[in-house]
Amino acid sequence: MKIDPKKPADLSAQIAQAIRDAIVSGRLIVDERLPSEAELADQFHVSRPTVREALKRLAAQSLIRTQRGASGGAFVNRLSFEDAYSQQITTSTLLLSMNAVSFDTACEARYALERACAPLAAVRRTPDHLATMRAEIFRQAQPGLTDEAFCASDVAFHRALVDGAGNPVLSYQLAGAVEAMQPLMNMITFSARSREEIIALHSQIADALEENDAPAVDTALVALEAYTRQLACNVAERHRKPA
Amino acid sequence: MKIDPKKPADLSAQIAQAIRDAIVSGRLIVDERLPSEAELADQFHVSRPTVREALKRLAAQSLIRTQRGASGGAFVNRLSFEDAYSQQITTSTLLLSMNAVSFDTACEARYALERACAPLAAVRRTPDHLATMRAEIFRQAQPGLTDEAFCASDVAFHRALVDGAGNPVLSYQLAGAVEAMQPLMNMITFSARSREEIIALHSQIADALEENDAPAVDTALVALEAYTRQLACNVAERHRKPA
DNA sequence: ATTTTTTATTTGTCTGACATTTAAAAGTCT
DNA sequence: AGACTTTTAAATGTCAGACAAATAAAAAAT
Repeated sequence: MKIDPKKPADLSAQIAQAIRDAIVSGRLIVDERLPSEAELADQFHVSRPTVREALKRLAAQSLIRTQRGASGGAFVNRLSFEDAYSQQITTSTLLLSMNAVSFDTACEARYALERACAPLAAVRRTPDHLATMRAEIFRQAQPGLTDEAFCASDVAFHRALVDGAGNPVLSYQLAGAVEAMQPLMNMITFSARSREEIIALHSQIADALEENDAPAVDTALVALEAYTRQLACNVAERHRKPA
Repeated sequence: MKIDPKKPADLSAQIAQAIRDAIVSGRLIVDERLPSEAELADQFHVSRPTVREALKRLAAQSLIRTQRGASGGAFVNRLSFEDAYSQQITTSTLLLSMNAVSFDTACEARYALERACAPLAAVRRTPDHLATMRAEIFRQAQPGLTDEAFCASDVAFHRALVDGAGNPVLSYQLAGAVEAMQPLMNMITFSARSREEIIALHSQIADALEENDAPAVDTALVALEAYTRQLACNVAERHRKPA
């Protein structure tokens, strides 16, 4: 593991990259202990603060974890799906907000991905998934629910749908898309009428999944996408002439 | 922006989280300059190295960038799609390798996502996308191509397909799935016969896209998924009885 | 044998210093 | 005055050394 002494600045970035490469390439395996900070400082011919900055970079990506005390140190971290979820949600959220992706583009992507899960979910969904979806539908029908709470329940419903596909990779990929859209969804004001409509479509989806009817799930998802985009369009309309 | 002085350890993590929250919530906007390290150290009542560790964490997530010199400092970074791509590829790759996701699971996820792009790509693909795909197909047919080069070309082909959907959010989501699978794909030895088969299916896909024939794209993708899984299955077979 | 104490190791944090980069201010010359 | 050069100040990058706190293993005491 070497770093280029010619490149002047950002030694900590180079060291982080060297260690990252070692992890990605498998030269450092899960739960293996890295040398202590002092040893790393010697190896790379830098000071301990510089090594520490490099390690913090890796910790921010959940590539390593650290423990204090004797026989402590930095260990290669087994990246959990949870860690990956939360990282992706942060990244996706920022990407959507900072790059000013249009609601339509985000919505299209989200429902395209969800429709990809539908056929699998129709086959593999467990009673547990169905129960979660029914519970969220029930919650969405509660009067006096705030728009934020309604959106949160919507997210939970769709996560259950995605998880129903029984493919953790899909769940991981979709977590970002679904959750990152929540801030955009929160801008929509859900009238009692529109909530009814959404709940009806959610029920259609749950029913179709219960009966393992993939085409029906797809139909309902298409309708839900169209309705969501229409709601968003109305919001934009209202913003244009706010009188 | 406050940090909890009760929590004993990992001040840098707390500070990083505080700044991260400020960025995600929009209190710090793109290209805004953060206070200097010395000022941040004062504000949070910590030393400069601690602040620096926090900033390096954020830099590792591409949330900030730093500039040296007068009027330099740390600036909120506009997260580019490129940054997000590469981060997700790293995360996805590690997730697949560390969690020992089966080839089938990864393959299923990847093709489910690609099929989600197909209908959009059939409508929106540009001559440019088609040209890229044709070029990759041509490259794949070259004799003497290594398995790694064949895989790389395969990835490029599928990226063109995904990009053809004209939805940057989908491209971003799928970059991880497609690229992260490359190490797994590299384990497959592609015989001349199997390459022919794959190239034929790639051509089918390109033809169908050219004719805006979404169902045909779907059919070819289904066939390609089945064939890929069969190849992987043969590899597993050979590994079981290596004589 | 069990419990307690000590000790060594390692990360977490602080202080202070110097090097390097960079833009702006000051100075100089035409 | 205007263009060029030099100086200066501010900021990050790096280093050295120190102490605090946590923790597990070794040593000691019961």
